[in-house]
Amino acid sequence: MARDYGWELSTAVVLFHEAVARRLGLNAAEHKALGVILRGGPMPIGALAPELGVGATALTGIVDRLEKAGYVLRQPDPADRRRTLLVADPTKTPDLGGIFADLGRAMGEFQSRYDEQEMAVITDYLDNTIRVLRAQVAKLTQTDPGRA
Amino acid sequence: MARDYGWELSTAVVLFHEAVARRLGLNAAEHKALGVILRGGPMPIGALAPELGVGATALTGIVDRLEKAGYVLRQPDPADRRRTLLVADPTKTPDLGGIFADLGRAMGEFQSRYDEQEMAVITDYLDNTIRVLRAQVAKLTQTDPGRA
DNA sequence: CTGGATAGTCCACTCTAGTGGAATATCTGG
DNA sequence: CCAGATATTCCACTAGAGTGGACTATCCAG
Repeated sequence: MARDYGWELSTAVVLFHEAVARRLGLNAAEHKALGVILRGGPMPIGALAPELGVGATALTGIVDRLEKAGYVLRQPDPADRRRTLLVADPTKTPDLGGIFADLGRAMGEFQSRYDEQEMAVITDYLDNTIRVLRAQVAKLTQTDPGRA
Repeated sequence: MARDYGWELSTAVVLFHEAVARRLGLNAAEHKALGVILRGGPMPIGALAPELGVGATALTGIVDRLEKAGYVLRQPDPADRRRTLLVADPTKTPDLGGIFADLGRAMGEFQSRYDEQEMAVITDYLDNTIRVLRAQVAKLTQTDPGRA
């Protein structure tokens, strides 16, 4: 068998995620939560529950730790005073902005060598790969025998 | 900002890993261990410690669970009777072979549409991406402030 | 053959992160 | 205004997974 790019990429991605989390001092749940907040913008705490697959009561602790570490801030929602909005803390964001800027720079370095047509092939490939992976996740989750 | 393929792919990969592990009834450490064994072939138990980043004493439990679930077998090492070799259990492997066969089939479905030159571009891209990710992991791990 | 190193295991302990239930504050439909 | 629903938090508890230390069996250098 030649090089298994799928396996290698997959492993590299997972290790990268773990390395980032470790670097930030976050566990898997916290890291995932932070990612959701960074991508999704300010959102009520409860919105994290389905994303993380944990109960609502666990969120208090997760958010506590994220806040204590300085990555997010709790802000009362003016529109609904029961809610607490989570916003990424801009004063701490550079820390992890730096990580991804570094990654982006390194990626851009070789990406710039592809012409437009080549990039089209690559994005097509990535698009399809993402689609397939998501479909597999859906399938695996669907037929999940549960956590016995 | 257009679609962020890097983020989407990365997320999809991580979710896929998690879904597989959940499907197999394994936690992160066990899943990783199984991956190492499947890729690396029979190996003494102790060889897993550096891979997983856990102490030697934790391995007994991890291997116990993997063995109980039927994914690996303990076999005495004839060359060194202190050692116990871990081998993937071929009778159970189909379970997860099925998962990856399914993935491989789905990937092959669209991959077959690329011609040789296009595949060369794609593998070049993947190769570079893997290289960059590994470099970033090394960098992050190096400057790791430790788990305070 | 012997003394020290190595592989694996067992044990008691600890730490983390989750759960369910209850409390509080707030919103919303009638 | 009131009754029920919703968002978050607090609390006591539990389950899991790792640690360090000690033990056994085995290997190997001298």
